[in-house]
Amino acid sequence: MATIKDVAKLAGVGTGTVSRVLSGNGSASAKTLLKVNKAMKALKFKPNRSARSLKSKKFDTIGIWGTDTSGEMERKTLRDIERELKPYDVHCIITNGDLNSANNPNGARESVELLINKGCDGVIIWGSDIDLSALNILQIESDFPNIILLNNKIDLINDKCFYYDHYQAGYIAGQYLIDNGHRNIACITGWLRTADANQRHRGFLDALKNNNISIPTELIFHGDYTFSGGHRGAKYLLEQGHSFTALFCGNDQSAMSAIAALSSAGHNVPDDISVFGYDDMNIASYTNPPLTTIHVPFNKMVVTATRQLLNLCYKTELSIDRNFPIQLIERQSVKNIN
Amino acid sequence: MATIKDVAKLAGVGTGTVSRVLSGNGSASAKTLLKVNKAMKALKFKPNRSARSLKSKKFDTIGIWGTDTSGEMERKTLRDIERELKPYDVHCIITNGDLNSANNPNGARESVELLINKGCDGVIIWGSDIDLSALNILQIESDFPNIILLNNKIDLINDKCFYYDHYQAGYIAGQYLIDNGHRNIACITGWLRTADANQRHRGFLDALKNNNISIPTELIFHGDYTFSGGHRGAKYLLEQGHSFTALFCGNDQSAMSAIAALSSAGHNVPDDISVFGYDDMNIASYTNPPLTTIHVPFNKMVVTATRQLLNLCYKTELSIDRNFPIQLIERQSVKNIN
DNA sequence: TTTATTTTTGGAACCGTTTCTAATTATAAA
DNA sequence: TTTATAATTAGAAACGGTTCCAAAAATAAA
Repeated sequence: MATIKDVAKLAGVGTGTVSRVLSGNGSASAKTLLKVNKAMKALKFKPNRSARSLKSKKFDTIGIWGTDTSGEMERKTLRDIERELKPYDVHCIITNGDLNSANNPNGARESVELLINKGCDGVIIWGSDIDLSALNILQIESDFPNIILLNNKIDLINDKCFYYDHYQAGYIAGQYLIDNGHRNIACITGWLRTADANQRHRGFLDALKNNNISIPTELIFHGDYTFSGGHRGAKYLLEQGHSFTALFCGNDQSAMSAIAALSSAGHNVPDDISVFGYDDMNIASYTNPPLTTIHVPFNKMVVTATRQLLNLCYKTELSIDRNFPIQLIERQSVKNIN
Repeated sequence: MATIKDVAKLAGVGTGTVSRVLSGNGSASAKTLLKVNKAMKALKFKPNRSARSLKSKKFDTIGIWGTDTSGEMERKTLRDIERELKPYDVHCIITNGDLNSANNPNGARESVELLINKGCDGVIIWGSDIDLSALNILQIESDFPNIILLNNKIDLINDKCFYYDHYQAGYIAGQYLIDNGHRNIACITGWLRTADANQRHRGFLDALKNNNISIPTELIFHGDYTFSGGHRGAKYLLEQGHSFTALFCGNDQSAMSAIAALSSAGHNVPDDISVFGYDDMNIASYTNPPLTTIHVPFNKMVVTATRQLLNLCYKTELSIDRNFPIQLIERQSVKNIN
């Protein structure tokens, strides 16, 4: 690997000159520019990033820490983040939350600190199911301010938090089912200890309450947003001996597997039971039947959050639009029984 | 941020001593050990990774480059890679293929080179739909040998390639449909220019041929392994005026969306038309009906490949088992019509 | 032409580690 | 106690860049 000294020697100039040509900071005569560029090409010179980072104290890399149950952490999202980073020649290092779960309450903190320690210029902390007290984000943030929270919220650093209104979304879903004539409604929740699952559940419940519709506790299944959770949940609900005509699921994955479970138990969706999802993931258009769900501006949120982080880390001034509207998507999994 | 000099000063020792304590290489008296550790703790010392990399020429990071259409690049896989890396304190930097597609044939190469240039100790090149000629892997490999190909194969560097037998898998799928009485069979392929899609397609075709079953070209839909591709494909096939009792899809995503399309066109799966998938992704258990598919040892392959890369990069001697057996998973989407 | 000003340049110093060498100290052997 | 050997240690040099500064070269003004 050629170094800057090799280039300088070949071009017959000093290392400082090569560096200046490389970065474009400072002046260089046309003649030297030519010489240096020629030498760089001849030697296939690529500046060593570690050396550069050591001096500049910039790593051109951000870290992403995501929890395991945030099912949305898919390729698409990572790609969206990367797309925002690309123009600034920034990469991302990822870590996953599941490596440090229940048996290691400090796992989250260690992971985030590792990312910081590794030299990341900024860190995205992703997921609502974080033990915030163990993470102690405020303390991390006071030492290392380039932090973004995705799908979570801490009042003192609200400008670094990006989330949308799960309560409203849950409410809309509940109201929609009612508007379509449903009175006996079941639901499958996520982990209610997490903020987002809890909020959308409360929104849903409040919609029922405001319409004077009650829901027996047997028809509330506490799930976990996984495929298998939804499947188990649907089977459980069927066994409770309360009939219901609609089922609200906290995310599309549980909705999809609930449909599979209902169908295999002989219940047609939506003729016998309507199913309502949440998230509007890719799969939602292709379930059988296609899912009626809540479209959540997840990607817009992610992109905006990434821009905010860029602003924080590299003093860019990208515009931040914090309006993340929720949208109801009507497909075929909910039947109007009025 | 405290540096090693600060620690040395506080502990009253030389920087070399601190470094030795830190790494465990070289000796240190019990007394110094204590002094140094105390100072490190007091100053919350964390060694600067860039400085360390600069000297050691190790980055403790590997790069992953994946193409956009390799639908398998999901969180789970990244997590599996990470889990293998964790014990060695290695992280991964990811880049996505779609940022450099058709309109930039050198995009793949640039991405991989960027990863190398960034200082990654090794790189995983993921996906079968790579323009290998544009990438010119052999040349990259000659300069930078720490490379692994996932789901692809180049004879000259076979030990760095990890893949499984798509041909055999396709054959098994075709044979299974025949064994279940199907004679009029349609299929939805992936991009046939990619090695894996092509192989599984050929295996499937050969199974038919060896059973003297012909398939009209109208019943071969050239898809792309996406949800929407499967959906389009199923609709297209229905319009061709050839009836068929079974449909082989090149992956689970197209199978799932094909089921949705068939169902919404009034065809019951599997009573009217059987559907066979490929990959055995999570969703395969929860489609409606659950998918009969080929279980592919994807995660084992990924883990093994990661270990091989570790061996390459860090002179570990992890065992490599290149046996990646394919498995037929019977669920409810294929009906025996004998 | 001379002088003042601006542009360009080489090279030293520095970033924070690791590693090597030579010196010092501790320990064992005589 | 003295000497030989081993263990421990401080600090310099190196890794490959960037940035600063003073000197040299080019240009403009007088």
